[in-house]
Amino acid sequence: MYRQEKLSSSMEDYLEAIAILNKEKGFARVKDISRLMNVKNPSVTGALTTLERDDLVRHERYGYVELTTKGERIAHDIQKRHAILQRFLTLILKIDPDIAEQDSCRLEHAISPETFDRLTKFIEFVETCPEQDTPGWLRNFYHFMKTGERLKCSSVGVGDDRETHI
Amino acid sequence: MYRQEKLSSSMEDYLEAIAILNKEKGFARVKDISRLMNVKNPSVTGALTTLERDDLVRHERYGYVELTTKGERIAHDIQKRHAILQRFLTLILKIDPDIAEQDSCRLEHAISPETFDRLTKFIEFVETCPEQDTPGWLRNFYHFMKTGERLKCSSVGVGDDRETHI
DNA sequence: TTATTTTGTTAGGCTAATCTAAGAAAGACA
DNA sequence: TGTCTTTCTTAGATTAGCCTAACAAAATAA
Repeated sequence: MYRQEKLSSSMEDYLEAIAILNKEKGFARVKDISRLMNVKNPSVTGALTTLERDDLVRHERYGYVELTTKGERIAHDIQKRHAILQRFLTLILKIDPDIAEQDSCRLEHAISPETFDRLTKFIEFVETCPEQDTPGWLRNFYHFMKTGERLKCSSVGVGDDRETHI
Repeated sequence: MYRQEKLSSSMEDYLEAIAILNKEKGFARVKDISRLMNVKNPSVTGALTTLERDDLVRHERYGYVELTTKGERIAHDIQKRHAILQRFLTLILKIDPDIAEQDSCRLEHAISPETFDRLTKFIEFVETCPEQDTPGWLRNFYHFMKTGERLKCSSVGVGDDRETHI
């Protein structure tokens, strides 16, 4: 099995854009890609040549752009990384959504599978918390951010006398 | 006040390397920088030209490399970003230190001041928790990661009846 | 169905960051 | 002090990713 040389951030962005357009509009044209990515048409044409060489997209001159299976798989991975980061930043750290979006766009190219995995678990942990919406400790964190004041942490935990299953 | 064009990741890495060497060995030579960064000497010489042009380093031919005040300030910021990420990844997400180190090296160029700030607060929140070492909820998270099993979350939080100050 | 507009491609240039090869300066030492 | 070694610089090439200008193809509209 040949292993794909790690893609550049730039090529990852192209794949992501193509995936988004195909999903949202049903097709991806050079013009749409360039608009979405804030580059000029010739940059897109150039990138497509590279991506086609690497068997990540299919594209005939003047036609629509499609992802190959391989390209689709990679685009999907990137989108997952993006989504996890966005959720972590907005839901947990309460970063402004626009800033979080910008950060996610950059960070998505830089996190390892391990970090992705842990972040995923962390979010799952927070979201499946059997409380209303936000776990108490997280509410405490927000309170701490706002006021600098420390409230009591959870003292219910693994290895604790009062450990309780749900 | 003129505003520094955003530095490239690469230039940030050079500044960081120079700061580390000056701190750890007392001086930074081209050879040391190239070894630390896994590049060849001419790449360093080239980078120094750029950094000097931007008034970030001082360097006379064949001499040691020093950071200007401006360069020092930036290097310090980068190191803080790096350190925060490293702590978050290892202390909270329990990522393997080597992998966390690699991630930090890439992520440090990509996080916004806002995210840096929140991450800092988050770590402070965890570390100043008035429990032994690890807050209960975090122990629960580790348990959840290992076993997939949900233990009771903290139910002590802001807006909760049982809200308690320390 | 021809003319006009829009879209896409090609050609060619620029910048940043790397490299190798070759030579120059500095440092070590016999 | 002269020679050898190490370190640094210069010169020149390469690659990736972007751009503009000019042209070609496709789509639209008269």
